[in-house]
Amino acid sequence: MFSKACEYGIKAAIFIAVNSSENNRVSPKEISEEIDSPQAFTAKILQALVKNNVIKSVRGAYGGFEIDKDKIATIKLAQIVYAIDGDGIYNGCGLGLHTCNENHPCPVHDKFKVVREELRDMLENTTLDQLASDIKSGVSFLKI
Amino acid sequence: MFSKACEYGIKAAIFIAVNSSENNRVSPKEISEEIDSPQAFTAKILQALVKNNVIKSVRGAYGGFEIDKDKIATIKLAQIVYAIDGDGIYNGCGLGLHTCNENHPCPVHDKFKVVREELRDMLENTTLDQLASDIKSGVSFLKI
DNA sequence: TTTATTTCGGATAAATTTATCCTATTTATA
DNA sequence: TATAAATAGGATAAATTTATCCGAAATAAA
Ligand code: FES
Ligand code: FES
Repeated sequence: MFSKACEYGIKAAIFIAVNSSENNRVSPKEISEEIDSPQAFTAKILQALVKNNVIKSVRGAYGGFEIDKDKIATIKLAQIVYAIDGDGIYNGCGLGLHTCNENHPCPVHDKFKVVREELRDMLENTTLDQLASDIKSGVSFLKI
Repeated sequence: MFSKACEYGIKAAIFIAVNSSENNRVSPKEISEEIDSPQAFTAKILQALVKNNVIKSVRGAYGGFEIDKDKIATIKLAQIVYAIDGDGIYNGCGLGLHTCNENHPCPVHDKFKVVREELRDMLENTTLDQLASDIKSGVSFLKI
C-alpha cells in the first residue's frame, strides 16, 4: 500500500510528535531505534519531511528533530504520505492507466474510486496528535 | 496500490475473458498489445495465473490463453490479486509491523483496517464477467 | 514424420526502491 | 576561537521489481 519510505516517515513523525509534546528533541538514531528502521535511510526521509514543513530540524550540537507543539494537532497523515509517496495513491488509476478519468475509465474505476476516496478521507482526517496519544497511553505500538 | 505485475494480470484476465466469451483464444502478443504492457513480462504473469487456475493455457500451434466460459462469472478479482501479489494487501500491517495484530496494533490499525476491508470486499465481490461486459459495451477501457 | 506455431521456464539485464557510507556544514558550549 | 555534536547531502551499494532474451517442450496440421 505505502512504500517502506512512507511507512518509516509516518512512524518517525509520530515518534517525534510524542517527544515534542514533552519538549524533547530526538535524533535519527533514537528514531530509527524506536521505529525499527535503517538509520541513514530514515535520516533521508526526515530530510524530505523537513523540506515539506512537516517536521523541523535543528542543526549542530544539541540539535535534532521536533515539531512545534501547537502544530502537532494540525498535521495530517495525508501531508506525510504526500511528501514521500506523492499523490499517486489519491489520483492515480488503480490499473495503471495514464490518468484516472471518469470519461475514459478503466474496468475497476467505479469500484476502486470508492476505496481510494475512503483512504484519502482517512488520511486527511487523521492528525499526528491522535496517533501520538495512543502511543503515549500504550494502546498502540511503533514496532514489532 | 497494486504492483505493475498485478495491474497487468488483472487487465490480461479481463481481456482473455472478453475473448473467451466469444470463443476466441488469445496470445501474449495480442494481450500485451491490447493492455499496453511488455510482452515477455506479461507472459510470465500469465504463467502465474495458469498455475493458480485463474486462466487456462493451450500449448502448441493454434494454442493460446482462455478461460472456460462458464467459469468467467465465478472468477473474482481477489483470486488474481492473490495469485500475483499475495495476501499482504489483506492481512499486512499498513505501517509494516511484522503482523497486523489487534492486540498489538500499530498507530493506524483501527482506521487502516476499515479501508483494507473495504478493498477486500471490493476484490471479493467483483467478478471477471462484470468487468468484461463493460469492456465489451465500450463503457470502460484497458489502455491509455 | 516433419514443420510451423505456441507456451514454458531459466538466465540475464534494466530500472527502481531501499539502504549504507562519508564528508561538509551548522551550531552550542567550553 | 576551538571543539564536539548534530543535520545536510552526495556518492555508492544492495535488494527488489520490472523487463528482455532464448532455447526447450508441446501440439496441430501438412
Ligand atoms: S480510470 Fe482506473 S481508477 Fe479511474
Ligand atoms: S497493526 Fe498495523 S494495520 Fe493492524
